[in-house]
This record gives sequence, structure tokens and C-alpha cells, in this order.
Amino acid sequence: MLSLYNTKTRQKQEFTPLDPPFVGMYVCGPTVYGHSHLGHGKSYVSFDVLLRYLRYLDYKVRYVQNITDVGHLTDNADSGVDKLQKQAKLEKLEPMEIAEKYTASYFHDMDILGNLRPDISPRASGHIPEQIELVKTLIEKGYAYQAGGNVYFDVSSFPDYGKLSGRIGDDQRSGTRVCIADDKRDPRDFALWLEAGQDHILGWKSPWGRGYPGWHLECSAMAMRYLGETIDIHGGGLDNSFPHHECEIAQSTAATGKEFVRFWMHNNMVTVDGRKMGKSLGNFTLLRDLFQRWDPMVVRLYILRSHYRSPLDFSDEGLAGARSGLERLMSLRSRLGDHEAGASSQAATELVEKTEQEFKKFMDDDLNTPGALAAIFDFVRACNTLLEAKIKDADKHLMAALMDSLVTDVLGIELASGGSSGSSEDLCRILGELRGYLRKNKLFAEADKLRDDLSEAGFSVRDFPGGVSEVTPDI
RNA sequence: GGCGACGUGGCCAAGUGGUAAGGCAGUGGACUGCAAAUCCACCAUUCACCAGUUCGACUCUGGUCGUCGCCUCCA
Repeated sequence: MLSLYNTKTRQKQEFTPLDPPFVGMYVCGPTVYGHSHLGHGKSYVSFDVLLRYLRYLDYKVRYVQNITDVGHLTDNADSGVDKLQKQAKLEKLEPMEIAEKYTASYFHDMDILGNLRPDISPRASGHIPEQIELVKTLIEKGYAYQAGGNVYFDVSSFPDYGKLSGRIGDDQRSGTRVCIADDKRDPRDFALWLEAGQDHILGWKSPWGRGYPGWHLECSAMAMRYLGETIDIHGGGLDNSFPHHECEIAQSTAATGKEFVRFWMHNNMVTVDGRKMGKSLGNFTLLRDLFQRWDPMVVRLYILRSHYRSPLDFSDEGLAGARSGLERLMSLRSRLGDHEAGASSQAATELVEKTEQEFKKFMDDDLNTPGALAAIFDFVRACNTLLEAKIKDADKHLMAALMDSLVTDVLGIELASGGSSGSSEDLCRILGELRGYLRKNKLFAEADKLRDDLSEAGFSVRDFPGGVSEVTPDI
């Protein structure tokens, strides 16, 4: 039975969808004004594993993840500059060119990290009518008020505001640096719609004049548009729980009178030397740069080696450890090969069953991927031990199928020898045969020269008794 | 100041009221022409510190110290 930690109740709860077997899942997507960094990687890998595990459990999941291409301001004063517009000026491009460029970059990075595409990736700019309707509803119901060309949510009209993040009342205000916009009734009030100034390129006609939506609004509008008024799971980074998710709850619940989200899930942050990785500190590592030095699957395994609700402190040592671990997994998968299914031995069957049970036990416990990986590594050792003796092809098939199912399908870690094309596979085979031939004929100097050269070129050699050698590309 | 999280071996990282998973690194052995890979064995009397509850706590309670996140935009 899958249990998930619900930020709303601050405890693990058994997960059941509102309308089984269907699951509606919404995750806050990126604001597309820059390339993705490792922090985005951790977040979206975490929820990708949730998606994959839910599907493994036979739920029919609709996964919606927005693309924020408007309305995200550089500061909280509600008079700040739109992030995309700022970047557009910097790059001398149209805001929508910036959005296109970094949306493509985002999908590219996530694809090679092994994340499945969301079923729907709605753009905020493509859902302005829905957002305007939502604002109208909130004004009609008395939860929002107009002040000139701006519309604000009236926080005092919504008593539950602050419940998700534990900010009850207004005592949290002392010591903060919240700038108070002149036309707000209460400093906690947040913008639903903002008037677009002269220099503001991104603007739409609305009942309140030309303007653009507040950042929080898009998620409410798009989540409800595609997943209904009550959604099963809403995810996002821990740093979004306040104020973003708090505002979403207020907007949506006020508009519909229904519970907006049943399970709130938040992943923890990537840190560098203990400090949060982020744009403001400038201590971020872009995924595209990371991929120059590390195989994307190394990065993915690195992320999954810690729990999604724990912070992950970035280090090369950690990545190196993940690479060794990945090599171990890939090495076993390659040893198992591709064989037909058949009558398997009792030992193999029991091992596979036990491993799957262990794996599920950990995953059911709030997606404990480090634990699940421990179960996998136990399995790897057991398989290698069995492989030391001759085992049936049917057993290999069974073991390989388990690796493919749990490691590749659920955890999303691709174990096939990395990206080698057909022709380079042929070359590896030929070079392996050459090394084997040289060893067989005791031409060790030549054989070792070949091994050294291959190593320098990024290939590893594995020798087997009887003059059989294998060449594989390094990861 | 308010809210919250965390502190487990050299590094990373799970976990449980009943006596510390797993990975990386390291050590010894097997295998090998030598390596690598793989296998076997070893590697925390101890879970920040101090009290308390308990037959028993690393796990529960209180306190201390330390680290971090949110309260501004941020995955």
C-alpha cells in the first residue's frame, strides 16, 4: 500500500485517488528564462519517479506540468519586472523567443535525464482567458478586490490562508522585508492581475484594463482546467510551499468551495556546501554543464540515492560514487544479456520475488529510493554470485526482466550500454576479438598496449578465461 | 523574531522501542599472464551532546549545541 508524505497533514498517508484508477497529478514547472540546473533536476526526477511508480502500480495518471512564460516577477513588490521580459532585453529577443528557447532547453535536459514528458505542458500565456475567468469569479464571490488596474486576493476573507505552511495569523510579519504596495488593503494580499505599464510588452486585455496575471494564478487555472476542481497530487519544490502553494489553495478553494488538492508533496533542495543552490546565490550548476562531465544517468542515480524530502548536498565525490554504482548496475545488466523466457530455477525465482517485494516495500514508504536501491544492490550481488556458476538462460532472462522493470521502468535509469550506435558496437566487438586473440597467443605486450589505448579513448576491457575479451564504452 | 527540517562510520545515505540496510572508498583473500570486472572476508559496542520515560532508545519526551530551508523571486 503506497503511502505518501502529505505536507498538508505533515504525515505519511495512505494514497488513494479520488476516482480510481485515475490519478490527477500537477507539478509546478519551470519559469523559462534560463537553463535548468541540478535543483530542477532533483525536483523533476523526484516527481518523475512518482509518476513512474504510480503507473507501475497500474494507476492511470494524467500528469500536468506547467510552463511559466509570463507573470513571474523578479521581486515581490508586484511592481517588479517580468523575468522573461528582463531576460529578453538582455538577449535582445522577444519575450516569446526567450520562452521558446528555454522551454526547448528544459525539455532537452529532462529528456536526457530520463524524465517522461508530462501528458500536458500548458503555457501560462496560452491560458489567459481561464485566468481572467478565475479572477472574475473571485471578485464576484467577494474574495478579491480591484484597485485601479490591479486585482488583489483579499487574504482576510480566507481564514485558512497559511494553513499549509503553518503561518497562522499575521505574527510572521515582524522581521520580514515585505514591501507593501500602496493599493493593497493588507500586506498579505497577493496580486491576481496586474496592470501592464507602458514598457511592459506582455499584456492582455481584461475587464480591468491591459494587464497580465499574477504568478500564483496560472497554476490554479491550469490545474483545474485539466484535472478538475479537486486534484489528487500537487507537487513542487519545498521553496514553493509558501507563498506560491498557499496562494493557489486560497484562489482555488475560494473559487470552487471545494478542496483543491488532496496530497501536497514537496521535494527538498539541492545545496552546495550546505547552501541552497539557486540563481540568487549564483552557486548553481547547469545540467547541460554537468552532462559534459557526467553521464545523465549518473546524475539521475546521484539524485535518487538520497530521499526526495532530504536536501542533497552537491559534490563531485557523490557523483563519482554514483558513477561507480551505475557501472555496477550496467555491468550486471550486460552480463545477463538478452535471453528467451523459459522454466527458471527456484533459486532465481525466489530471489526475484524477494527483491521485488523489498523494492516495493521501500517505494511504498513515501518513495524511499535509497532503500529501493539498496534492495537492488543486494540483488546485484546475489545475481553476480549465481553467475559465478553457470546458470540457465531462463534465469538470466528473469533477472534481466526485473532489472528492466524496476531500475529502468520505475526508477528511469537506462542501463543499456550508453548510446553506442550500431557501428560502434561492431567496432567494440572486433576490438574485443582482437584483444582476445592477442591474449590467447600470449602476445601480452601488444594486448596491453591495445588495452591502454582503448582506455585512453574511453573504452573499458573485460577479460574472460579462454581468450575471450569484451570492449565497452565508458560512461 | 516567526514557522519548519536536520545532525548515523573516511565520504554519501536508509532505518527501527529490542540491539546499526546499501553505495563509494579502504584492507586481506580467490580469480587473472598482469590488471579491470566479479566473488568471499573484514571495515560504527555506536547513531551531535545532556537529562528523563522504559525491562530496554539511535529510535519517545524535555533541554543544550550545531547546520540548513521558508517568511522576497527561486525546483
